[in-house]
Amino acid sequence: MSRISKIKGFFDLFPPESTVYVFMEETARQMFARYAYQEIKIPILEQTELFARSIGLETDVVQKEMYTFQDRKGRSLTMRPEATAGVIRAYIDSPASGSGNVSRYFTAGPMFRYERPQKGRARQFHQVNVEMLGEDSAFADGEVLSMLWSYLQNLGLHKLNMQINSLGCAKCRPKFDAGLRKFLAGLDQNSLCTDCQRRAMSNPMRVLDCKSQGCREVASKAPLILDSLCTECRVHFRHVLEILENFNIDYELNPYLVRGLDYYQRTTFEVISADIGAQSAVAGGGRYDGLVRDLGGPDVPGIGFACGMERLALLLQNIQERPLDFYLAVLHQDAMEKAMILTQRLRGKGFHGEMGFQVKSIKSQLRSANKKNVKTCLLIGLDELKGGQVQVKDMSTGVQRAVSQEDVEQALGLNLKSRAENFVHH
RNA sequence: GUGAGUGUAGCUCAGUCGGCAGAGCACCAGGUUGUGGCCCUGGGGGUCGUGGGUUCAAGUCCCAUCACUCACCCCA
Repeated sequence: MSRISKIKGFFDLFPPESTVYVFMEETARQMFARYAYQEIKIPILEQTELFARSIGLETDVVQKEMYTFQDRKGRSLTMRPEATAGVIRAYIDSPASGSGNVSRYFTAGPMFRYERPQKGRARQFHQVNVEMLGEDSAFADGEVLSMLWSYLQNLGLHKLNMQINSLGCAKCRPKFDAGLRKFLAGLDQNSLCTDCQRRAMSNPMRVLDCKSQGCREVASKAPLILDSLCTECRVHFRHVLEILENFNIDYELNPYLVRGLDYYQRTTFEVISADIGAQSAVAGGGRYDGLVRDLGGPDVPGIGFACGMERLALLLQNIQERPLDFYLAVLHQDAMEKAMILTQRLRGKGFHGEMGFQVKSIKSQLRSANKKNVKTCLLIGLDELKGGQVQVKDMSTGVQRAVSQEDVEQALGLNLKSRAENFVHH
């Protein structure tokens, strides 16, 4: 039979890669819980209009990168290209949005964008996403940014660069846009790339972010949004930077940082790695104070970020599962039943391990136990079956001794550190 | 959407002028009775991406096609 291939830009994850993803998610859960963020699960499929209205009709994401299709009743649906819009939609639907309290959420899962795959970019990719709703003070920005930074530090990533900018608000941003349009219109249009000749009218701030040489020179002479902030935005931004300094977060002010989603205003930021190729942003986010209102909810401010798991994974190549506590080698068919009972008992006590289902030579079984990097190998054959014992072999020292079957837990415990519990049960 | 590059064993890759399909790693089995790692010996494994063409002969040359990779763009 012919095989069915996976579709372009979609990937299966097996160990050790999948282990890295579990590590990233578990670290996020532990970290974010300390900041009182609660995990939520939301749909992958939403009405197309949700993304069109929040991300912006003029953005590349909406114009050419969405998986959009009609369902059986002709409604236009879209596989989420990012998480924030869906979280806000869910928040508006929930009682929390009417409470007047601060809400802190995180969510993790797959996103979908129809792009050409390359290093650090896939059509299905995974994000860990954080949103704080209901607070517009700089302390909120400070909390979100320091939590992001702490998370990345906890993953063991210390060579990252945080870039930050302010895009102004509904009050000061339009004035700046108008001024920038004027500046760009006054230029020799040939000094801009063809894309930017168009952007100069449709979305002038994007010109500042363009990577082509000519546009960079233009951008270096263009007016800066940071010089046009209104008093409130200026005070807010200054306060955010102050908090980052107090927390020793080594940020870099980047007045050309413009993000690709229209809902951002005031604080925006990106975390960059120099070690993962052209797609260098491992995390990005910002404040979106008008978004909840624009999606039909109350006028509640918000700020959040997304971490790209595929890109973080490029930096986390040395994460491995904890080795098994034991491997039980069965040396005679008659010992198989006893071995199964023993294995089940050990698992019930919290030990991680497996037994061999085939009776093979000791050499072969020890070889495979060795390859699995287990701490302890248990052996049971005819002699042990008759004597009610099991051989316990420490694989690092090679020391082996016979132990009564009742005492195996204790014998294992001598060689093991206790397993960390992942959850607390009440 | 645009451009460049690469497709040979499970993985990483050699393969000369067109002349028998290869190596390392991995896997499996042995190296004295029931003892792993190091070492030694042996073994299993291939639609040379696919389809055409040129040729006595194609992994190698030509055309097409598919897949993958990187980059542009955009973004996490």
